[in-house]
Amino acid sequence: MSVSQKCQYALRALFELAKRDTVQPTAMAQIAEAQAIPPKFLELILSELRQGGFVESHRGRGGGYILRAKADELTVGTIIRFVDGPVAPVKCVAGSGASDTTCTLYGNCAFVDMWSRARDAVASVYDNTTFQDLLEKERLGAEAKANTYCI
Amino acid sequence: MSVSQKCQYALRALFELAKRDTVQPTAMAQIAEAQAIPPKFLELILSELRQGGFVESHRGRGGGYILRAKADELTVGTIIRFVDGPVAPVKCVAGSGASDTTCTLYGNCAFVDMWSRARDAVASVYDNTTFQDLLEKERLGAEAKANTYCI
DNA sequence: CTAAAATCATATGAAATCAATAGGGTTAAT
DNA sequence: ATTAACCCTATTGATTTCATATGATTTTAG
Repeated sequence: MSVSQKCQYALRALFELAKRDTVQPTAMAQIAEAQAIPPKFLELILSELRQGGFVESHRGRGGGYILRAKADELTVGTIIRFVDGPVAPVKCVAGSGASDTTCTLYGNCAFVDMWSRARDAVASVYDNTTFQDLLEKERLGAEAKANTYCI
Repeated sequence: MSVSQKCQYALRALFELAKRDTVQPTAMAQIAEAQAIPPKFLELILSELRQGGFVESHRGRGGGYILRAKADELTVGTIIRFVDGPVAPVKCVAGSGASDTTCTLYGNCAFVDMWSRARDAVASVYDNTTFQDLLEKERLGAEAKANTYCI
């Protein structure tokens, strides 16, 4: 259930694209610099995101990436699942149901309900956070920072 | 934030002890068999749990382990933190506050609030589940299973 | 007193996962 | 045709995780 570094990079890259033009492509190198992501690693990540249909790529000079979805329709949960796989604290609740078959010896497992609730709690946070929410969060943060001068 | 196999074993071992006598020690081998835990690995785990004060050990013939805390006062969250460390989806919210210093480049990080909420959501599940709760859960499950015959 | 049953302690190995890089290929604008 | 950009596959290196091995120590039974 930990979110891998790779996935965090993916989220930051998409966030960076969400901040930018949706017509003019943004070059990979710019994303890498803006979000402090190792460039070659980002290459791998953006390639996957393109295959997943989350970004659109343009090759050749002046090329780069454009966010494909609308920021207010794309959730963090969608990306985390795409990059890292199911959100779950333990394997046996990685499916959407209550448990899987690896645990049959303990058909009556005392823990599985708790794991399910943990999974649902965290999934709810991710699934209810859109990139639009993140953009607004950053804007508010920037304002708060600006106001610090007045206090 | 994934719960390691080791930690799951630790929880199961403590659960097994909670089910048993609090006066007569239970031998490691019995715990290992009852909960399908690799015996030598369990040895390591119980040693740590002893150092943490969660179990009491008795050496020599007739020895074994006894749960030290009361089942209704020991939470799953306590054990997960002891074995796996802080409950957090990403390192930067591993502390109890909002963020740590590894992320200073992004002092105004749009994600940190979400990570904090995810952490708190899952921690709340773990911190509000005691071993007594798990015992009751198992008892209910066993009853439900018994009733299946009647349907 | 001694033999067996149990925990204690340290070291080591094997496998999986993760993070990142290498190197060469392809596309397209100027 | 040159150059700036993305595309693709493989591989490395580090870390973590899971588990086992080996031998020592302690305690009780007889």
